[in-house]
Amino acid sequence: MKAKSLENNPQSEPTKSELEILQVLWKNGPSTVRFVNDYLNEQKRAVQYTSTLKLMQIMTEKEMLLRDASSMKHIYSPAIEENQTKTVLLDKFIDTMFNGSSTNLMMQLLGNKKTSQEELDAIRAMLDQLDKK
Amino acid sequence: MKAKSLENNPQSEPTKSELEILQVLWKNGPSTVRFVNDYLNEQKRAVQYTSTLKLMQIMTEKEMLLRDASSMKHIYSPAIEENQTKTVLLDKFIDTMFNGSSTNLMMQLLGNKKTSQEELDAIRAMLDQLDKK
DNA sequence: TGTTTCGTACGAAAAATTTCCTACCTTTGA
DNA sequence: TCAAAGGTAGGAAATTTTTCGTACGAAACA
Repeated sequence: MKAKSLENNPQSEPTKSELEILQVLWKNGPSTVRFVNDYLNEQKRAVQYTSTLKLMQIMTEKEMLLRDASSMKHIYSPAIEENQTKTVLLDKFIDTMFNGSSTNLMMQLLGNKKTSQEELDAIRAMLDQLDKK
Repeated sequence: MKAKSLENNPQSEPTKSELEILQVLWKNGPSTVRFVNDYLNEQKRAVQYTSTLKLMQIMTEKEMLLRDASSMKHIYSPAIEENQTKTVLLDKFIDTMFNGSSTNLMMQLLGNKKTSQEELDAIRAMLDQLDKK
């Protein structure tokens, strides 16, 4: 079986580090490497500028990011949609960890966590809304 | 900064492959390498016997598995508890993907998935039970 | 008993991911 | 104008994770 080509595999999953970068971009919108790197160092962990740069370049190759290189400071933006990406990753997570059942996951969550009344109400409201359909 | 020692780091997280093996053991109870390997090949993907063996040996070193070597066919069992492990991984997942809010995750799940009426009812029942407390 | 089968141990290779070094270009400002 | 600061490119190194080759011992059995 052929390995996935680096160049054109729109659906390859982001790695841990790649996901960190995507989060920053999703949260803050199109940004420079400098911004992303500073953000990571403040919010997450120490990482060299060139490491972040390199990774973002790789992600661009993979078409996971888009780059506007018209000015010297390139502006990067996510090429994949936040919600869709999260859905895919969540599905995979549920598959491996909860036997494919999102209900199992919810049960686990509700059982283990100290969920506030407001949150419970919000969930109930969501359920009601689904019922109506 | 010193790298985590391989020998005594009870809380290091299982990698993808390690998780696969843990799943098999959680599901089927203490097993031989042969059993785990066959199971993976049937249910998951092609993998060499010695690869599975090696990984399980490494996991034993990390104290992620226990090994009964009294007979020739060693019997491996999980050294970490299924629920706790899943909780830890789930928490981390929620942290990175849903801003630490399990409610966000549930909303996403309820919104995106075609959840059956039975499942919705089960969740509601769970909510009711939590309310009582 | 000898040979085939099945097991573990161990090291190393391979692959995937992450980090960093160096070169070199552009902009800024003294 | 030229030095300093800040940017990108690219290769290579380092690390982590995964896979496999080889050696060798125990068990099964013809």
